[in-house]
Amino acid sequence: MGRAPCCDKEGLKRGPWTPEEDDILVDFIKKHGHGSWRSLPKQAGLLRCGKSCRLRWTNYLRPDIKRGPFTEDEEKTIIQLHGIIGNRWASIAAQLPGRTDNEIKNFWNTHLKKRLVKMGLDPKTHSPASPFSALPTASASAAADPSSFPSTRHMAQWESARLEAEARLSRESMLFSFCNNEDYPQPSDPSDKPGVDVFLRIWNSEIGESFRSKKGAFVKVETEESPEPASPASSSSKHGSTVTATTTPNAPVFSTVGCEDFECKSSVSGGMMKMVIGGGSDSSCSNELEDSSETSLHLLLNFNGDDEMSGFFAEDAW
DNA sequence: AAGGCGTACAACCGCGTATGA
DNA sequence: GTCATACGCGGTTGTACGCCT
Repeated sequence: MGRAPCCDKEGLKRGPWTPEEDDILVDFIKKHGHGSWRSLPKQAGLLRCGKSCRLRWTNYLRPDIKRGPFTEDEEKTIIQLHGIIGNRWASIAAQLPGRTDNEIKNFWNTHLKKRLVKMGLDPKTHSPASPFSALPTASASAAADPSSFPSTRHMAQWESARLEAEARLSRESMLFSFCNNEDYPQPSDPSDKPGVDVFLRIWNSEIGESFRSKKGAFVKVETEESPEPASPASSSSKHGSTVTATTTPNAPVFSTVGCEDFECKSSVSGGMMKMVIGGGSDSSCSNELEDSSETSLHLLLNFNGDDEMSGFFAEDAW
C-alpha cells in the first residue's frame, strides 16, 4: 500500500516553531478545531506541514498539558507501566493526564532508563542485568536469583504495596464499575485518587483494549494473604499463570465483566484477591500474553518483606 | 573567556494501521 | 477486496543550554 507523503516539502518551514506560529495555530484551533491536519496549515496560513502542526499542538500547545517536573507518583506509574507494556508511550501517557507520549518518552530516555541501568536493571525487561553487563558489582548469583537482588526487591516491594492498596480499593470500586464497565469513571487526575485500582483502569484503557483484542488471551492474577514471601515458582498452565502477593483481609466481593468471547472475573474474599482475565481457547495466543505478564509480575512480586523500597527513589539512586 | 562535553527536549522521520472511496 | 489517504506512534536526530576544564 502506497503511503502518501507527509506533506509537500517545498516551501514549507521546518525546525523550531516561533511564538507567532504558535499563536496562529492556537487561534485557528480554538476557532475551528483542528479538523483535518493535512488541510489545517493551508487554512490557518502556516507554512508547515500538517504533521508538524499536529505534533506541535499535541506535544506543546494543547491547553491541558501539564508542565513542570514529573512527580514521584508519575515516575512510579511510568516505571510500573513500562515494566508491563514496554515502550508503548501513548498507552502510558493515557494513564498520566496532562503528559504527552513524547514527554514521557524523553523523560524515560534521559532519566528513568539511566536510573534503572545504574541500579543494574535491564531497562527493557526491568530484570537484573546479566553479570556481563554494565554493572560491575552485580554478582553472578544475584543475577541468577532476582529475589536476592536488592534493587529488584525495591521495585517488588513497592509493587506489592500498590497491590495491597489496590486490592483494598477494589472492594469499593468493582461492584459499581464492573456493572457499568462501558462508562467506568476515569479519574481526571489520578493523583487525586492515589491507589485507584490499576487493574480496573488498565482494563478500561488502551492497555485493556490490547488485552481484549487478543482473543484467547488468558491472564490470571491471584493474591492471597500470607506472611511468607511469594513463591518464585508460581504455577503456570495452558490457562494462564498465577502470581501471589500479600494483601489484607477483605470482605467478600465478586464481580464479572465480559464480552462475547472474553471475560474478566475478580473477587476479593477473606484476604484473597483473585482477578482472572480470560477467554477463547487458542493456547498459542495465551502463551504470548503469559510471557510478558508473567515475567514482569514474577519479577516484581518475588521479594522478601524487608523495607528497602525507599532506596529506589532515594537521591543516590539517580 | 573559550572550547569541549553531556544533557534535555523539541521536532522530524518512517512505519503501521484505520478509514473511506 | 483493493487502493489511496490520513493519522498516530515509536525511534531517532538536531540543537539549545549548562557545566566543567
